[in-house]
Amino acid sequence: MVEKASAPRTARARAREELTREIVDTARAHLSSDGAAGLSLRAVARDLGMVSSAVYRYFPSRDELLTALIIDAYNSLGEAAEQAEAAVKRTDLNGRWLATSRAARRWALERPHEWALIYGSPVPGYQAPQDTIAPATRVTSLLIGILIDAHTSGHTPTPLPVPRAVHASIAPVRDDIPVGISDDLIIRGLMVWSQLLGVISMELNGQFHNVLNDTDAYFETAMYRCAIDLGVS
Amino acid sequence: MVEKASAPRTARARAREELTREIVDTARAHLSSDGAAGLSLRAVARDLGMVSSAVYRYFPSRDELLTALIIDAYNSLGEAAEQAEAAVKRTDLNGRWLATSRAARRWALERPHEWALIYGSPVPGYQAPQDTIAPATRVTSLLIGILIDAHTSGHTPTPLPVPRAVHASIAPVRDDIPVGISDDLIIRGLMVWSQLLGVISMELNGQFHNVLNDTDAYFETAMYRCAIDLGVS
DNA sequence: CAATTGTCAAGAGCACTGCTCTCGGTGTTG
DNA sequence: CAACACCGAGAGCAGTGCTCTTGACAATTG
Repeated sequence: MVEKASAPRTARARAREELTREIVDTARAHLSSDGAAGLSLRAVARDLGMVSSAVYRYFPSRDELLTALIIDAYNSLGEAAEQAEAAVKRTDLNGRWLATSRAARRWALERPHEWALIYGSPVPGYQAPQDTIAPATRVTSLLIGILIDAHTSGHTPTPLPVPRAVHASIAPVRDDIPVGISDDLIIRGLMVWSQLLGVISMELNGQFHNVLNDTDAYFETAMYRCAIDLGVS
Repeated sequence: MVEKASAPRTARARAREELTREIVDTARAHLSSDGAAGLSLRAVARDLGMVSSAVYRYFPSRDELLTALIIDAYNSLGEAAEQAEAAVKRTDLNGRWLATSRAARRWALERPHEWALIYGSPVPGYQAPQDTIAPATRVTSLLIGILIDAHTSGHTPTPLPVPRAVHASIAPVRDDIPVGISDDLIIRGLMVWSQLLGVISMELNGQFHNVLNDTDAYFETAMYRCAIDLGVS
C-alpha cells in the first residue's frame, strides 16, 4: 500500500482524506468529554452534518474508529514525552527520567479518557490490531534509552535478588536491548514503569481521594524513589 | 433501617430479598463474561424469566445495580485477602504482605472484569456512593495493619527524603493510623500499594504481552522488592 | 466524447439498550 | 372486609451499532 508520495491525487481522494481527519477529530472531542463508552458514531455524524451510515464509508466499524483514536493517543503521548525528554541535557539521567514521567502524568491529567483508552481496562470484545504496537512503544523506548545511557555511563542500580525464572521471562524484551544491559537493570526498568502507570492511573481513577491532598508532591517523591531504583538519582 | 433480626417477616419481603439476590447474582455472571459495559438490565431480566421493567422494582437504575456489584466485589476481594493474610503467623510480616498481595492478584486474575470495576477506569457519569467506601478499605486495612506491626516490632524501612509538602499531604490517612507510625512508613505503604495495583492492572490489561513470559515470577520479584521497601523482607 | 465503473450520502430498517408509564392482579395491614 | 401498597406485564420513547438499497456524482476507460 505504498502511495506515490506527495502527488496531490484526485479531488475525491483529498476530500476523503480531509473528511476522515474531521471524523477522527470530532470523535476525539467526544471521547475527551464522554469517555470511550459514550463515543457514539451517530453523534459524531450529527456533529459533522452527515448521516450515520455515511461514516461507515470511512470507518467500517466503531472499533476501527477507536483504533484510530488509540494510535493517535499513543503518538500524542509519545510526542509529548519525547519533547520533554529531549530538552534535558543527555548526561542528566535523573532529569531525563523526571521529564519523561512528568510529561506522561501531565498528558494523562489533561486527557484522562485518552489515557484510559490506552492504559486502562481494555474495551471488551476489542482486539488491538498490529498498527497500535509501534506507537505504543514510543514512550517506553525513552525509558530504555535512559537505561542504556545509565549503563554506559557506569551507573548501577542497587542489586536485587532475581530468581532464574524472571531472567528467562524477560526474553521478549532482551531482543530490543543491547546485550551489555544487565537483566537486573531491565527488571528495575519494568518495575519503575509499573510504578509510573500505577501512580498515574490511581490518581486518574480517584484512588487518592481522602488519602492524599497534594498529588503533585506525592508524584515527585514516588518518581524520585524510582530514580534511586534505576541508579540515576 | 434496623431490622428485627431473625424475624421471618412476610412472604413478600422474603421473596423480594431472594429475587434481589438472584438479580445481583446473574448480573455478576454477565459482568464476569462480558464486562461492565456489556451488562444489560434486559438480559439479566431475560435470564430470570421476567420482564425488564420488573427489574426496576428492585434496582431503580443500572447504576444502582453496578453499585451493588461494586460493593460485592470489594467485599469478595477483601475477604479473600483477609483469609490469606490471617493464615500467616502474625510475626511473619513478609509472609503476611506476600499472602495479601498474592491473594489480590489471584482474585484479580480470576475476576478481571470485577477488578476493572473497582480499580479500573471509572464508568463515565457514575459517581460512587458512600456505601462503597467502607468495603473499599478492607484490603488496604490489611496493609496498614502490617505497617503497624512492622513499626511495633522495630522494623524500619530504608529512609527516603520526603519533602515537607508530602508530609502535609497525607493528612487524611494520618487520622486512621497510630501516631507512632512515621510519615515515611506511610508513604512507603502508599508506594507499595501503587506498585501492587499497577502490576496487577498491567497484567490484566495485557501490558506485559511481548514483554514478559512468566508473569508469576515477575510478580514475586516485584512484591519482594516492595517488602524491602516496607522493611519487612 | 461517451459509456462504464467506482464511490458516495442518504434513508429505511433491524435488533438492541435504559428507562417511564399505565394497567390489572395480589399480598399486607388497619 | 376494605384500603393500601406492592408487583409483574406490556407498550412506548429515545437512543445505539450496523446493514442494505437507492439514486447521484466523479473517475476511468474504450
